[in-house]
Amino acid sequence: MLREKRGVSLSTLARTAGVGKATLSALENGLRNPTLETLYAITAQLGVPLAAVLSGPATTPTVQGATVTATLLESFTDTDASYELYRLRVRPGAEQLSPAHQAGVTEHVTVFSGMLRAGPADAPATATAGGHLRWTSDVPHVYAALGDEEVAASLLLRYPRR
Amino acid sequence: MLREKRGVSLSTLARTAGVGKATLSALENGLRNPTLETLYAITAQLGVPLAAVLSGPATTPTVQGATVTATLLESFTDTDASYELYRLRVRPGAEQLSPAHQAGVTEHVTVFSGMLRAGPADAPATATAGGHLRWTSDVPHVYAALGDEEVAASLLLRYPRR
DNA sequence: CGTTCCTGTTTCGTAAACGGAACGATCGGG
DNA sequence: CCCGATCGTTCCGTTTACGAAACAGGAACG
Repeated sequence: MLREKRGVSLSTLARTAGVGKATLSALENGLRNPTLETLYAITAQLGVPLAAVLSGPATTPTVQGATVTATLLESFTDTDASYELYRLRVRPGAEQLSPAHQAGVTEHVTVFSGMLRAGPADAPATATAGGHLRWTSDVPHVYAALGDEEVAASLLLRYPRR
Repeated sequence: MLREKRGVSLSTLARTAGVGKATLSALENGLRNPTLETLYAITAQLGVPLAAVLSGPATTPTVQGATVTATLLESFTDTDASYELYRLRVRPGAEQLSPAHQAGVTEHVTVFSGMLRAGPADAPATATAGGHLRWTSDVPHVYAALGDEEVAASLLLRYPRR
């Protein structure tokens, strides 16, 4: 974790960033849905751009303790599109349904471990380690972990220039 | 505004993004401090990267109705640093004190209109239209609008590679 | 062993972000 | 003209993110 790599304690960061220790603790364990204000207070104190710590598709509890989380690793822009690269983590048994997004956005998923079923809600596909899935996100789509192993994957979102 | 340029109504966007109209209305008028979850729901529906709509240093009411707001225009990375460019708006009489950030972060402010007093809390400098201010943000620093005119400025944050 | 200081988690009351519904304003069509 | 549809804002009860403080677990020291 970023804070630990900096060698700063939770208590210290909470104090210098001006947020409660309860807040910081809860955020690090993914059991809260932070406000932009607290997020900025923390990133500013760490000397890191806001985008560096954004968790993407909000952690959505579906079944008891079964969640899907996405963490933004990097975002960049080239001449005709911008991209966001997430690390995806799907707990065993977890299943998440995302509503349709604006047309033109493409999702690319590469599975590192576990078995992932994902894609358009009416025609999801399955991939295991090394596999790749791609779809356009203008229809509702799902993510689900098959089997009892946690799924690790990368998720690349491509937003065309407009 | 982005939503209007798309020609989509508040009511429609609220429905398709799955958030309340009250929420969307309040956000557009800057009177709420959104949750990451709602922010993602909206940007995803608009087909836009999260970073594209981030408001930066949270709108901080100091005196009655006197606020400082910053809106992220663009963020990018080169070989040895990443940058975030904000549009800064300081209402007449507003004054904001920001705590010290991590060492290495530099703030550049260019004033377009009005008179801005900003910089390290113990030695702020003053700039009018066309003026430029620069300081390192590892000490507490202030922003204040002098005179009775609203200050418009750009704020460039430079985060060195680590 | 106690004592002290630190870690990170948990409890709890308060403040505020949330969605649903009610509202007045504006626009077209018959 | 009035009526229906849709716009964005406001009101309100519920949910939840927030900070202060209490808490349990380790490590260092006497």
